[in-house]
Amino acid sequence: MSSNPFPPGFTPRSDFLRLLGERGYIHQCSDFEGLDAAARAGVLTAYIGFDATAPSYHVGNLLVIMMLRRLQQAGGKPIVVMGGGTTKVGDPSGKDETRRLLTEGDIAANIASLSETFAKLLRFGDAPTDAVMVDNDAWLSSFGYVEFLRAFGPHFTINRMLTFDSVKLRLDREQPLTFLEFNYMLMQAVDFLELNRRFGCILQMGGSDQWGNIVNGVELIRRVDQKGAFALTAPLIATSSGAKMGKTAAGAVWLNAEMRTPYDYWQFWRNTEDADVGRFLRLYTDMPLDEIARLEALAGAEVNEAKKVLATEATALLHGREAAETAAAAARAAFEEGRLSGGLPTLTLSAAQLNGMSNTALMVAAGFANSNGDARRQIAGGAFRIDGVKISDANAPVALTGIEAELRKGNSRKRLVIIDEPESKAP
RNA sequence: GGGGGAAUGUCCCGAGCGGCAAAGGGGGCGGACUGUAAAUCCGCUGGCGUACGCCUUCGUAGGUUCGAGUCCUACUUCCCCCA
Repeated sequence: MSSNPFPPGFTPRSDFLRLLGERGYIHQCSDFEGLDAAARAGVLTAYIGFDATAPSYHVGNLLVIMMLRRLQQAGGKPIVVMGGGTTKVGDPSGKDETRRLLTEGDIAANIASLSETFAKLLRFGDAPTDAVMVDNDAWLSSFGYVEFLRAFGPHFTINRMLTFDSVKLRLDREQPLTFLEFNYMLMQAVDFLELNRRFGCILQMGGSDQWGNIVNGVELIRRVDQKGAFALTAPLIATSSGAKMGKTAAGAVWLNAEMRTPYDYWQFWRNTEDADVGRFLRLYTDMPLDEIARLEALAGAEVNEAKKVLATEATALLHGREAAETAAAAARAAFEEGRLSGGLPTLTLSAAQLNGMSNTALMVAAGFANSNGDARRQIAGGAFRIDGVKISDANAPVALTGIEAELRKGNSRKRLVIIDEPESKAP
């Protein structure tokens, strides 16, 4: 169903390019013919570099992780490069402002946390097509300054570097670009060269904003080692309404279970716009294409079935089948059968905590509001319900009849609140 | 080196005669309508307080003033013109 991403007259013969093409991951490639041939010649080794600027990735980062997964599915070897070294510098691509510099301790902690996500989506090990993870700090930090300049500096002209979008954007927007950041693209190019030497890695993938950085690496490998390498980028994914994936003002859709529960992750996918269901099924699940075509053809309210499949499959990839089924069951109970279910994210309060608690405070405690003021405004707007009853008085104490109740904000955000009653156990 | 301009609500863009919690848009959240969708219309969109209230915000640091985003000085970054 997706439009042909390949140039006229080119039909991929490798499993790898065919898989990426038919599932919608391809935006730009430095040499389709060459890459296709290389992918057919043996185990294709490719890498993607990841920053370690936060303790979790969000849905916006998921796309390129999925590219590595597809590579593995097609018999290739994925390399995950954790940017322990490059994160010390900061990628200026797509950023208006210089990033705050992270400490080495922050970076190490982030890497530890981020690794867990990769372990869920890729198979690591020592076999030929097992994924490996490396930290570019291992080589980047060992260079002396003059040594680095003499080795790589001659291969980059300022004239050319100034033409790259990552630099141009900053300059056009009249924002400062420090010399530190200016060096980022050299470091990324050196990464590619290093991986080529160490692992025979001939392909770097990434988001479309990484094109310039990736091509620099290809060039460097050609100039220094006279070898061929390839660049392949994925399109920028937005919803049909034009919003960027995975980031809202309220907060990113995190991939770590501690930062966003499997239930809420499932809900994120369940609320996909109609027009995006097929595309997202191809990109973010392992469903066979013919099955996706069937789901995609559903019309009207029936697309809800497709959205549930999308939600469950996408959640299963990240959090496991069991967690996905639990989330699906909780949603079914809460939305379709109108009953409470332990599968909902749960807030447990003691009777003492509840005593005198205002509706405002309860909203904040449930994570429905960022501040008391926010909670009051939400309640004034009619956003808060307890067991389906709309709450109108923000300052009134919480009125609960039983020991558990359903909290709801808006149409679709639900929580379960359970009251522990230690007081009543000692009459 | 000289001259002229610019930085605004920690999501973005953007108005702002010395009284401003600061116009307007986008985005987000909520309400109505629906199918937990989209589109449309409406409301909200600094923190604390039940409240007439208090506190914190306009590149940074000082100053003038009863009072400064708005005036002055220095600094930082950017743009334009001259050299």
